[in-house]
Amino acid sequence: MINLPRGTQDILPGESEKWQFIEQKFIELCHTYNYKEVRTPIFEHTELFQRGVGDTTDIVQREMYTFEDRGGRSITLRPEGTASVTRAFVQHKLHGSANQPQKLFYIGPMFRYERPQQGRMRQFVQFGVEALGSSDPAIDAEVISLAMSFYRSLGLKSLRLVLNSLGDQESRQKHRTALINHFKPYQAELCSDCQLRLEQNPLRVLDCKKDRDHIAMQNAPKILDYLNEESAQYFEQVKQYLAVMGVDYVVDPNLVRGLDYYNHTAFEIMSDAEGFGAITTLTGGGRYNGLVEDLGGPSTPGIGFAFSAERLLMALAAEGIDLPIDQALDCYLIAIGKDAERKSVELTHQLRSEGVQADKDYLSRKMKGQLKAADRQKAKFVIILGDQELEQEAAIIKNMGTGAQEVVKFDQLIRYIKQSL
RNA sequence: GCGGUCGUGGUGAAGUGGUUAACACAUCGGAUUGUGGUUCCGACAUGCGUGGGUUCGAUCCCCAUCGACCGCCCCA
Repeated sequence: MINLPRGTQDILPGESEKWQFIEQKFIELCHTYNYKEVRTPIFEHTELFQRGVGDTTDIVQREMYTFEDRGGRSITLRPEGTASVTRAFVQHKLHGSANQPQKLFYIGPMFRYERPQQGRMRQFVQFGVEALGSSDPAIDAEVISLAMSFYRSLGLKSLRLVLNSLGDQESRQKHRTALINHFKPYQAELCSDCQLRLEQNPLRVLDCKKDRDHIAMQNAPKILDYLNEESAQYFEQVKQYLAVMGVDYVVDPNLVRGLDYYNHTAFEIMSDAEGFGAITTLTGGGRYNGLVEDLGGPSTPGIGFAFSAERLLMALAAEGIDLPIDQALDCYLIAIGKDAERKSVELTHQLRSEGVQADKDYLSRKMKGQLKAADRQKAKFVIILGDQELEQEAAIIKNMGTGAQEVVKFDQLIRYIKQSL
């Protein structure tokens, strides 16, 4: 037997309806906010992620599915969506479109080579939003509120929106220098990861779990203290707009996003639900004003977020929320005998042509077995055909909820069913 | 990349170095010659993740491998 590859999953009937539901909900909400769907390839040139996501990130250093295709090109299965969307934005010159900012969303699988565990798959589905072309803090707030609205609309309660600002280039640079100066004397005492981080991406030292209690952490330079006037004001306005919309948040000066391209607004949405396991982050997002330019486009601001469908479904389960999924079948046709079988094929087809959901037996079961099958399918109505009924040009229609049944002529049957549903 | 627990039928599971691998649910058949969700009876693993090894003999012991779950790192 061949099983599926590690870290992947099959989504079978019973579960797939939930996926359809959340996808549909997300598409509807994006429509309400006037975001349009963009579909990009599942694989890209490796260089896109090296430049877009950043060479120092874990994603690029150890998690990418990279291979050489038959033409000798280095190809990578996309580990996230922002780089691809931005690439498409630049390639198709969407910065020249009359519609600005470009408000885009996507749904699709992402790939990261990691040890699978709860809430972490090698192939997982991300829903994401990107708004390119505006540096109005109101759009930061809009993007954040879209994510929160989505979760709220599904009934999630145990949510925590965590907010921070990483500042602009100048602020980040000053903070970076301060961090290096601050930690340098302690470098030997820090964990091996942090020793490396100090060289490559000192911001992430703040995020370290191992060195959390080190004395140097207590009075480490906070990015919020290094924001220049403009960055500080920007952050203030984002917070004000969130307040205007009634979106609650907490500021966490140690919130650092893992990818290199972030600046200014950074946020995460976490779940506080019991039994959610070690993973608490549902959504990560932020502003990336330099990315479009890094990828060869004109200087263009951008902000976005992404969340995984798997973690969303986990959060729903953790809060005991059942999605409203209709499993019932409209009608099931039962035939006894060859002639009735032929008639049931015809009637099933007619019902379907009229848009009535219909199914029938294909295992030559006896009446009892066919009724059981109808019952298992949660059929609302059963249409029974036998020799007696054929003689009368009629069928028995049985309401499976009440058990009541009556004989209906063939030429009235479809109308009868449609009225009863 | 590191650590821990585990792997028996469609499902949940019991079990032992030695002839027929419990039990329950589900499924199928029958009691009920044309009526479901109840009841009763019957059927249902040449097989115990995979590959080696030890042994007269292994599902049970050993090794390897694959996989699952959980945690770390990191992240969605």
